[in-house]
Amino acid sequence: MRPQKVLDEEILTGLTKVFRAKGYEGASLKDLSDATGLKKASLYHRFPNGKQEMANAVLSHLDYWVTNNVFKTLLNEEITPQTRLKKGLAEIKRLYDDGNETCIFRALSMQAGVELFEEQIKNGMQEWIATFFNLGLALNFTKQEAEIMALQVLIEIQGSLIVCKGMGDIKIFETAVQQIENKYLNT
Amino acid sequence: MRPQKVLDEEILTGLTKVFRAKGYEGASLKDLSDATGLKKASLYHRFPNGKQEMANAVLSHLDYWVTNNVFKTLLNEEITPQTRLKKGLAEIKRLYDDGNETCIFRALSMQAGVELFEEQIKNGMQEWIATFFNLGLALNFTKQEAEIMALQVLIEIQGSLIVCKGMGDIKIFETAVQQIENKYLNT
DNA sequence: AATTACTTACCGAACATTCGGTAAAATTTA
DNA sequence: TAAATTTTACCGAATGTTCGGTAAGTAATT
Repeated sequence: MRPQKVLDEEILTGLTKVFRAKGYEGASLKDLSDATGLKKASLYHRFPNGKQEMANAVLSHLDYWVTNNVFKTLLNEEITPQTRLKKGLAEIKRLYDDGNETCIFRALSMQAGVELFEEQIKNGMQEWIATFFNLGLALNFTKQEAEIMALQVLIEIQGSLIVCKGMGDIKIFETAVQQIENKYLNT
Repeated sequence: MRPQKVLDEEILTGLTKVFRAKGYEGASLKDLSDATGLKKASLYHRFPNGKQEMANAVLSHLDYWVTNNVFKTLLNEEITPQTRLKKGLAEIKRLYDDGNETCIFRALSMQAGVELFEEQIKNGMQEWIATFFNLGLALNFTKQEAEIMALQVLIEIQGSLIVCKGMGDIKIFETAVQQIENKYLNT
């Protein structure tokens, strides 16, 4: 049998899983090869600039996913802000597999990774903040309130994911997401 | 001259700096050697079980520091809970160098590290929660309130440190600590 | 006090393994 | 056949770890 072309989507999925779990330095080409089903040299065919290009592809891939799922939902003006929030938070749960998956920002922001991806991480975080700021306004909070709340959302997601992993209890993430909903809906 | 003994404190300080910044896999023996002033072989003289023993020493060292500074302050019954809180938060700022240093839990809880240090990380986090739970009770919150607040403290510290690093703005950490104080003091 | 034995603290060099990366060949599509 | 894709085989460098050995201190013996 001739080796069939491995689909881009499968490759991205595999790379993403490894980088999220192990970070930049921790992710070896062997890991990436095993996760994608491609040999090292084949990965270099797809990503001539090596590991860094793979990590960049993962960042872009996730940014694309978040933009077209999380943000798109949260900013969809065809439905009420309340519904947007609930559906958007559901997408966030999907993104982090209910607390089982780490955030790529966290994984790639250790020294050795942080210099390489500084800009993407910063931009990515700003997108999160901008989106929730927008939603806050739509829910009739003041600019100042919405600003503080948006930053707080990012902090609580990141924090709960870490505590989640450290304590081995995904309920912590679930609760954090629920509290975000409550805060925005005043319940 | 007989080679002068490098002080344990210096070694721990160096090891801690590297593991906090780079994580377990990211910290190479070269890094650890440079940071401590001991050659690789000498590090193995002090830590016969190698890198893992070094990381464990760092965890113990930080746990000791936190116990004798952060927790001791927060639980010091000779002063009012309000004062305890303020002084304890000041110690926390010291621990994280006002947001410039990462948390060792975060650094060591990537895959490859997480299996090795699972227990210490979990126990460490539980100590944090127990301490702030105690403080919450001392400030007349109900058991349920104090429980939620304690977990929230851990989440906000961890989360703000990550967002801090990602956004390149230590003010985020400072604000988070201030909000913790406000929450406990109802201001 | 002098000799001997042992321990501590460190280091250079080598170990096997794994690292990220490359060239060339094999395989398959078109 | 020409182009694209994957593989085998390989490389130098870096990894964590171990070995052999040195210099200096301590303890025990005489």
